[in-house]
Amino acid sequence: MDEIIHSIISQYTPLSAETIVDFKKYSEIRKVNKGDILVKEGEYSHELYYVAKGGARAYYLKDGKTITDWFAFDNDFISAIVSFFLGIPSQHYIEILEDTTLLVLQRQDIDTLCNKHHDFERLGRLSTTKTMLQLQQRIVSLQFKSSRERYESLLENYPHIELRAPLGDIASYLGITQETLSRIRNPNNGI
Amino acid sequence: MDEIIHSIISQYTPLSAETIVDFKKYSEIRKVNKGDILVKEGEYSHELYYVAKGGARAYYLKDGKTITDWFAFDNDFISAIVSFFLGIPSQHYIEILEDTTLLVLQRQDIDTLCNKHHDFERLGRLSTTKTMLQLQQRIVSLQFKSSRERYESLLENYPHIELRAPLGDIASYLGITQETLSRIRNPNNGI
DNA sequence: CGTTAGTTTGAGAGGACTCAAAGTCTGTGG
DNA sequence: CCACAGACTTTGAGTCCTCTCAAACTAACG
Repeated sequence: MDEIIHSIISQYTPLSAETIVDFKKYSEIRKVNKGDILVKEGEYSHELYYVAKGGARAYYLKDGKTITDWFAFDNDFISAIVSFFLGIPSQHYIEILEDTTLLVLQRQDIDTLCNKHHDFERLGRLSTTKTMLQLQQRIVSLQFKSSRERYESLLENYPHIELRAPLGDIASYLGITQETLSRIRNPNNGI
Repeated sequence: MDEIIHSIISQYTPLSAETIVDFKKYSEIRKVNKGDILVKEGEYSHELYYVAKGGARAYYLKDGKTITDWFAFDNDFISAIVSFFLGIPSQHYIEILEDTTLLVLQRQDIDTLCNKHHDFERLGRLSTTKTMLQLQQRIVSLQFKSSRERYESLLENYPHIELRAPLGDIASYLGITQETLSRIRNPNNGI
């Protein structure tokens, strides 16, 4: 657990020894397996997950198809974002893509930690800011880049994602069908 | 200024009297006019704008075309987000859409306020969270909704935006050309 | 009122979609 | 260690939405 918490701190902001003690107190380490579903549509999800090692995705259903909304691999956060922050039932599922070690925090414990420790509140602000900037980049990508450009910038952000997530999941993340992604990937169609 | 600051507080979280005094000290009220450009591509922008009354947009250039990335009307924040948070030159322009009253904060003053006042840091966390959720919704919109659906959900989020921003700006925000938006808007094509 | 910015309309091209089917990989049980 | 079932990926053909390029129309502003 120490190692995981330090990997979080080192990405964002230092925490006092006292805050770290409290942080640990409210943290749970959870090992999960490929294929596990952590959150289902319609559930209330009050948990925030930090993927220490492994991978996960958030997706939702639209017209019977699954649309991937977020990938988290080693050292990324993931949650059913809307349910978590607004306290409403989740539209998202969260699925584990490979055997994974998570650090799990409950929403109300995060609130407690934020109230109690100014430096933890800062950690919250900075991690939220980082996510906000990532989303911003995705919007730029979806707004006016071609499918091929989107796939290429995805590969820059998530090297070797093609080995860690199924093609269909990646395609829906990019806002295209899996057939189109397959054709993009296949160099013969590049001519 | 009091009124504006209270409109911010009431959206997010209460602040102590002491924090409010400090908040005011670092805040600037700025009146700007339709057509003004606050930030240009290539500049470093350390300013965060709160549109108290009026409207603004952020856009960038791609292949010689302007692509709108963000609208802010009454009681919204706007900034050259990447430059502001990462301290790098801006890809964005910020343009004023109608005569507008802004509250302006400098990045380093925000840092000072966040360091000094735990409750201000919370305000930062919560406002960032709100923006993050808005971006999330836009991604869902861009990912797999048709142009018409996207336009309809834009109208829900920004009622009467068609009266406050030019069609071309709205079209690029939606990730479509202005011709396409014009056709969507025109009921004759709905048949 | 003329000039310019903004919007609409038209025609044709192209990228991505849908539906369908074949091919490939992977993991489990015999 | 092989065979088979189910999951995943590729390929094909036809369609449709949105794009591009072009031009006409309308509104706003000095």
